[in-house]
Amino acid sequence: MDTRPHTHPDLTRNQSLVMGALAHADGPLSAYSILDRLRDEGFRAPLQVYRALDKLVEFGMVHRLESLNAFVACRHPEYECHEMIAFTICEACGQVTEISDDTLARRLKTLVREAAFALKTSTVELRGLCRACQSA
Amino acid sequence: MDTRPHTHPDLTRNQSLVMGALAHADGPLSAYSILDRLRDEGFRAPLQVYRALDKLVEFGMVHRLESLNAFVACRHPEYECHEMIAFTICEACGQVTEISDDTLARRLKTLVREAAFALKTSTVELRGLCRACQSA
DNA sequence: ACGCATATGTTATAGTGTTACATGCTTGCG
DNA sequence: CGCAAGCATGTAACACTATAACATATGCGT
Repeated sequence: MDTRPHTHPDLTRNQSLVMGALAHADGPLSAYSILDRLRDEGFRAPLQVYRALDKLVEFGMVHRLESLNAFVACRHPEYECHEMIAFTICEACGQVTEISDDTLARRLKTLVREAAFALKTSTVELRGLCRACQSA
Repeated sequence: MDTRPHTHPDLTRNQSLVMGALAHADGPLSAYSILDRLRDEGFRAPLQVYRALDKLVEFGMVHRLESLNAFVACRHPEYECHEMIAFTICEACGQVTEISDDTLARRLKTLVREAAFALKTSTVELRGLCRACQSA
């Protein structure tokens, strides 16, 4: 797997708008809520959002949260590795946190190697209650 | 987290039918494809499937694959721990394999403890190519 | 100018999951 | 018995998520 740092390619207008919506949100957004936020910019159809999202995910700038059918802007600085990220997702407040952990990544790689499995992408999502919501 | 082995509760008619459909399938099934397979048994609406699936997942007899929007029967024997399972998903042939690994589970638990996160459920899905599909 | 690849716009449709409400069935208890 | 409470079920309608198909435009290399 390629884990080299990489710079971001230039974004098209639609990609920039979608990236902006995600970057300014304080949590994950669904494709349709992104669409709603970009109606004033001329967005009309879900495909405009999905096409931009596909590219942004491919570039590593956005992560898809499978268990929420939603998307978040990557909070890691540009030069960091974007692979093998785990997320904690608070079921009470919706807060999502990225966890990047080498030990976890190595273990996953060992497991797939032992299974002779050619890994393309990994999804690790941990659902529960964040620190703040436990006491509440 | 409770990791004790447990026995299965008695299933209702609908739960048994859905469990049977999944157990006899050779891979994951979507809720709607389960519905189609059970039309002859009197199933008419998606809710009949979803309600049964909710229970079966709660009982640990069925796993939901978030990245596929699909469900699989748990292949582990009854007495084993059903928690902290990872899946490999072949994008070519659709084969899904369960991986139960203590080292991985411990690392995930350490990570959430460090984050003071109260874990309820974890999703670990590894997508790529299985051994057979790599050579093809 | 031309071909090609990529990005975009638009409509319609497919696939996934839930809300709301009515019915029935069982169990326990006065 | 009669009744309430809880759970499973049936049904229709709807909301949400994602893609197919087709047309148009834009940029780039030769």
